[in-house]
Amino acid sequence: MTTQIPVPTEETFVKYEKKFKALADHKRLEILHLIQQHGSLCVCDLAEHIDMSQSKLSYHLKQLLDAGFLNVEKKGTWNYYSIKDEGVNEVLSPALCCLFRNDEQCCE
Amino acid sequence: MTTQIPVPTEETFVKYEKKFKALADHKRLEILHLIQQHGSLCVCDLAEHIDMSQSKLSYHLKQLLDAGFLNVEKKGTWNYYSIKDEGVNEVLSPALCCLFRNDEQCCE
DNA sequence: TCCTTATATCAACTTTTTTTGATTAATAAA
DNA sequence: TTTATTAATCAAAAAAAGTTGATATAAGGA
Repeated sequence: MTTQIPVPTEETFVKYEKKFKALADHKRLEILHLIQQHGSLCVCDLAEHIDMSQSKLSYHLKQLLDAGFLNVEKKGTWNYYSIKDEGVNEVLSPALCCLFRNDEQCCE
Repeated sequence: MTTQIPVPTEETFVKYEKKFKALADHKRLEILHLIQQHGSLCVCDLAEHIDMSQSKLSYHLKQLLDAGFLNVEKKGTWNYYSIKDEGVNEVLSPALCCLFRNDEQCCE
């Protein structure tokens, strides 16, 4: 009944530490959720939805981006952020899907 | 296709912030995994598996306990910690199941 | 070109988290 | 009892993360 799972290395734990750190902030969770709700948002659009300075927003977006939860696409002067579904799916429970990801297996 | 999901409140995000904070440390992830592997461990047993002082271990166990990822049971002088499956399941993806939780839907 | 807008980044500062070593309390065993 | 063991907690120090305001860069429009 027990199956042989490869023993996780410290590297594995460090990888997930980084991802969980990025999620470990209620403002960042709100940012993720806002982006999920709108599909795609630039920093200035986000700033209108959440009371936060531009540099602060950039800082938090970077955390989420570096942890693999966001995509970014440049269009002229704007940077549009969207949810990176694979990144979210890799880590979060189905129960959290509706808050932070877009794919069909959510929210039927 | 889109369903009406209750708009999450700040409270929701704060709740998950706390949980993700507890997971946002590679040593704590290792502790969770060790406990999952052994079913149940007291602080002194854990100290033999992981190179960490007693007070440090107690500190990290408290983070995981307070976030709802562990159960604790006193037996004499010993405190035995085990995985609280519901807590883990609420948050983590099936893909992470094998590392940190025990129930059957994992690992086969 | 010059000005404006969007956004990233930087350095200084503040806040939060973690570590350390000591102390305490509770149990058990000699 | 006295002594040893287990483990939580505390205060001080150290380290890490977040905030602030300023600056820099790049694109677009006048």
